[in-house]
Amino acid sequence: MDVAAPTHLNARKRPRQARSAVTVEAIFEATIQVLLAEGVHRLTTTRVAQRAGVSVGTMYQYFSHKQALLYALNERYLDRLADRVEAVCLRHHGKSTAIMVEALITAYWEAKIERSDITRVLYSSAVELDNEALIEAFAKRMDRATAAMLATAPNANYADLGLVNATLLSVIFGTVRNVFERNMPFTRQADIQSQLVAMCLYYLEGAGG
Amino acid sequence: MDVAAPTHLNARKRPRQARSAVTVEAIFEATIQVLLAEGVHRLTTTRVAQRAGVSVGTMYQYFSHKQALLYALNERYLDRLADRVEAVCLRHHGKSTAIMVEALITAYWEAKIERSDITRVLYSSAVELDNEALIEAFAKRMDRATAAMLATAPNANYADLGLVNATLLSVIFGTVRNVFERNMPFTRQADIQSQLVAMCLYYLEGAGG
DNA sequence: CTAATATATGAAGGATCATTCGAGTTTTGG
DNA sequence: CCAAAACTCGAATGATCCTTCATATATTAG
Repeated sequence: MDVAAPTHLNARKRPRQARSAVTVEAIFEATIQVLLAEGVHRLTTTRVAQRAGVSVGTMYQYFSHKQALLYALNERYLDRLADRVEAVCLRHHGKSTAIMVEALITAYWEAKIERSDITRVLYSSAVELDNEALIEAFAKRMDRATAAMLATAPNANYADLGLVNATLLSVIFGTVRNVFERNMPFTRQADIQSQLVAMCLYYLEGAGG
Repeated sequence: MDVAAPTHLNARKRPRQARSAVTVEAIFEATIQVLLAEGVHRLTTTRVAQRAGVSVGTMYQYFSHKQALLYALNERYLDRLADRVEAVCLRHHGKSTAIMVEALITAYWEAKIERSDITRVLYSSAVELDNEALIEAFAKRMDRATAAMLATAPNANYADLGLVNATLLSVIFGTVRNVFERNMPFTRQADIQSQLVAMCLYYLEGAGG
């Protein structure tokens, strides 16, 4: 995410030796663990440090405060997610729009479902955060990746590709999140997923694909 | 929302005299105001009471703790929202599916946009909450209302109306939320809204409407 | 008018937490 | 091997906040 974080969320220092890189990674992992085990409202710097096997002071060497930690964690997560989706998009350049859309939905859906507990918990950790910049950067990356992909489809001829693309992304991302928020049985989730694919296909067809 | 709240979120007592009803309303309003002005992490029982013009003690007469207040606030909000959407659905029984879907999307979208600041802030206040029951109850009400409406459409003939209905709701609710979360310019929001309508129409057509 | 009931008050208790800092330990570069 | 730099430690500080309860006022029913 090549975006300037709000300065107050900057990391304090970067780890230079191997051991400190390990420390930072341990802190990230511990944060997720605490979030999973206790929830946002029990996410304490002390608890995180303890679970990571380091002292609070150490944590503050790398994160100027709690929010900076959560910010960095979300950044890391969104970066990885974006990497995955971008890779899938690249792999489908030149295919038909139908194949593209199916691949996109499947990739995103799976990335979220795979560790749905973490997904959920990160959503919640982000609430208290000034993370507009993160969301924006993520959205931009996705936008670029999928627009570039769609532009290579031989069967695509949209009046406003930008709009079609933005709509697809909002609908897909939004639907996935909604399905998440409720606790639907697996089979129902799968059904809705394939309905979503069908819906997007009808849309692309109708919109000039 | 005719659902049993988790007991620990029950209100302490119900207001019986007129003045206390006023008090409770003032507390709700104050909560929203504080949320808007200071954010979730500065939402304090004392601050709420002060803004409502009552003492903290009074607040605790009606809400056994802070979470119970937030729970009740969300419940109130979702109830009103559900009322509105239900009314719209009833008003469109017997129409064509195209008209139904357009009406549904418009109604929901507008209810959310109308006071988008409040919408956003309530989303955030709900994070710390055991509000699965609320979400579930809301979802069920919506499900019933829209399914009943669709069933009356003369041009509808779906193999699995339940699934079509659930898909529509997830897509619509999800998309609206996604559009919210990013801060898109108004015109772009409107564009996506109409694209969403188009998309749902294509879907209904394709799925047997 | 009076007793019973409902409502309101807000200082004080008790608990939790984020963050700092001075001192100790380990690693690195030369 | 040594000094500087990187890293780690964790008790102590100071602030914030939720919740209670003993007391006081207002309303209602009879």
